[in-house]
Amino acid sequence: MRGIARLAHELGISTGTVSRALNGKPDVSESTRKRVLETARRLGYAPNHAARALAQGVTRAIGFMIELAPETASTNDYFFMGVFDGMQSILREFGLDLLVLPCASNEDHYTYLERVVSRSAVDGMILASTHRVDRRIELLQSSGIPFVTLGRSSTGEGYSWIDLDFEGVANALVDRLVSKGHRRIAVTVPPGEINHGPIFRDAYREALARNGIAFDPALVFATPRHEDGGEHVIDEILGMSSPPTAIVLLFELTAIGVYRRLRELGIEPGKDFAVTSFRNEPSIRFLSPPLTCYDLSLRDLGKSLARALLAQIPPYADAFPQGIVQARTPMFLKEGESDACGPDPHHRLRPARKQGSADAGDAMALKD
Amino acid sequence: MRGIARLAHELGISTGTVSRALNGKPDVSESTRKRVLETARRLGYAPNHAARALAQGVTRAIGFMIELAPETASTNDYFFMGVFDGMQSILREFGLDLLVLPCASNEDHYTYLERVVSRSAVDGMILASTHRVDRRIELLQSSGIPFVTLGRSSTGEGYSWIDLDFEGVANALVDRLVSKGHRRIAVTVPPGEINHGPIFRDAYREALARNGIAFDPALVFATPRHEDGGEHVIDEILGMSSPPTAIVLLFELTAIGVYRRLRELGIEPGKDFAVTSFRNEPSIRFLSPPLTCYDLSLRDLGKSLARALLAQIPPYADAFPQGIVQARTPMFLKEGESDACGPDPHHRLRPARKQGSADAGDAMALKD
DNA sequence: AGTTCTTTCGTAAGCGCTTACGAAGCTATT
DNA sequence: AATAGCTTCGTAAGCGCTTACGAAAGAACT
Repeated sequence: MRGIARLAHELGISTGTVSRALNGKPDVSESTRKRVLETARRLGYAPNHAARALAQGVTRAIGFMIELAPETASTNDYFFMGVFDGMQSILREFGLDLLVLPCASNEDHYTYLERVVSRSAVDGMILASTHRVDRRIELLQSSGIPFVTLGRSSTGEGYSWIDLDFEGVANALVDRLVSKGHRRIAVTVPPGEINHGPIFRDAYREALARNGIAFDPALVFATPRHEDGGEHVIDEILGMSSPPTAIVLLFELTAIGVYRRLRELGIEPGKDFAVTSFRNEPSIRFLSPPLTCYDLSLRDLGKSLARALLAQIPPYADAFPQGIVQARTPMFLKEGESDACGPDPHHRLRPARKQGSADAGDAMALKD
Repeated sequence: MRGIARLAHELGISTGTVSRALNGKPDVSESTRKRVLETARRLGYAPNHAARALAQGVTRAIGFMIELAPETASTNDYFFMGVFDGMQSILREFGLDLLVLPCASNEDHYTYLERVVSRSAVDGMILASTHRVDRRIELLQSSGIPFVTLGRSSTGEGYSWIDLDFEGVANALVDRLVSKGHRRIAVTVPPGEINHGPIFRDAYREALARNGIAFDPALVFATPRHEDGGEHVIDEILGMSSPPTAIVLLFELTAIGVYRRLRELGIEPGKDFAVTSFRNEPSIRFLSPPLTCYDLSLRDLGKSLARALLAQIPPYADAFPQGIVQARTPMFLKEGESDACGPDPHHRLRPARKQGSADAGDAMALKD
């Protein structure tokens, strides 16, 4: 005899009563409840997870779906671990476990999620790496499983999401650069299906408009999420007929390539060319001059995600404000010296040996 | 009607047969198996996780217990994500889920593990951040749950572990420095209960012995896992009467502080003082001169861990070589220029303003 | 004293799946 | 033709827990 039956036998009462006592149900006398709890502790009883799940139709597990690069672990991983930590700190209070579901490709995401959902393996889902068009959202909505996304999709509505404050940061950085006199400000966004890029670019565009600056598509660079991306951006900029005097990077690691390439060309970041970036990340905290960028508490982000999710799951919802959450995490300025300079270009923006072929911006202008 | 019963009803057969057909049991005719599988697909059937777990006494989940710093997510996190990715790639092949169980403190680890074990929430455990004395190992051994540890404890025997190759790297780095003429080689190890430090220090000691160099306890520095730790080490070294000419760092981030402090004092790493480090990590790949260190595939490490664990779990063990695994992951040299110099000290190792008080080494020598 | 309400607990039917056992039907053996 | 063996499948008893329902017993009312 084991489990709850053992306790019941030991105490000479029924298993039903033991279960009610253990779960804090009302129709148990205080005296027997005390006895039950005491012997439960004495016998080292712990409820069987699967049996509870089966009986209650509840799994006590939350799924966290993230995108992990297939072969090379990307530096992005750091981001998830921070978020992760925050989520756990909330979930553990409620005895919930975290099932991490990493996926490589997009399609993989969908089929994997389908399986997880259909076998009712989780009580709720947290989706990261939200794509611009993300079918997972429809899937979850139609399946009725509570979920939150880290990042917004452009499709689907009425679900809870929490995102980084791309708008706020784009505004602040553009304003900052404009206040220093910059008018031609480049922006980099990563390629791919994740929705960060378009959101950031649009916010950048609006920030320019607010400052009365015309949007120039030639100043938007799609840059791979890698430090080498920064070098290519600089190369492209150097070939332009009317180059920018400042740049806003969405992916902070590109700053490394930007610095490196600028210096190879004798251009000093923060003196001859203003560099700013969206987010801070440990890998770049040793850059010199320090990069002006925004940072956030990954842990708080994780907590917010967990709370927004629990608010949708009946047994836990009481502890949280109701309704769907659509919020941006607060981000705070890490002021560096990488954008100390104004637009005054004494630096040779066009190097002796011309890089690349035709100016991409001019080419596009001709097309339009 | 739902689940397997629905399928059975649809096909006019019993639930037992459906179950056997689905699970590839032998006593089902090929024709009915085909029909079952077909309608299962058509109806989008997926087995209920909890019910299977209850009926089979198996959870299809593996626990991964890691140490997450409480408030500040440490850069160490990157390490886990890589390992993590590798583990998942194996576990998914077998339909196993990964339950990540992060803990802050040591005690926390133990009680948390106790709970997880007693409620039979996992089929196996992978323990990271193994401590020098780790009660979790006894707990798992006595509970009979299969497990592997990432890192060795000094207590307990007969369990599977996989560790980084501290011995190999310590040997190689010491040999390398000795071959360049260095005789006084310092080593840094992080403080705390994780067993890396002692293992690395002992390996370093043996490597010295093999090279006929006497071990000097004054050359062992307990350095916090943070880049500032590197600065303190240099400060201490500079106050020594007979300072080292080279250093082997266990925690690579300390290299940043080491470089910084050395340069503040006009000492150039790789020219005046040889710096090497145990492991490579993304945060330091931009150091200049590049750091001589060793690297490994985190993903392969994760895979090895998963395989070593599955080898112990009956339903999966067939696919793997039997027995307990006690292995070190292969590590390969990333040759930099941070240790290009020999011991020839034209550099002023003792700066004008003397740092700290008495030489710690001398103090210890007096004590003994 | 009879009725109603409350509190406390036992009973038992599930939750969806697995699996030992045995029955039925068939073929192969003597 | 009787026996043994094999294949295929249905039956039903769990796995450990929850929970609707009702029974028992005492308290509180008329």
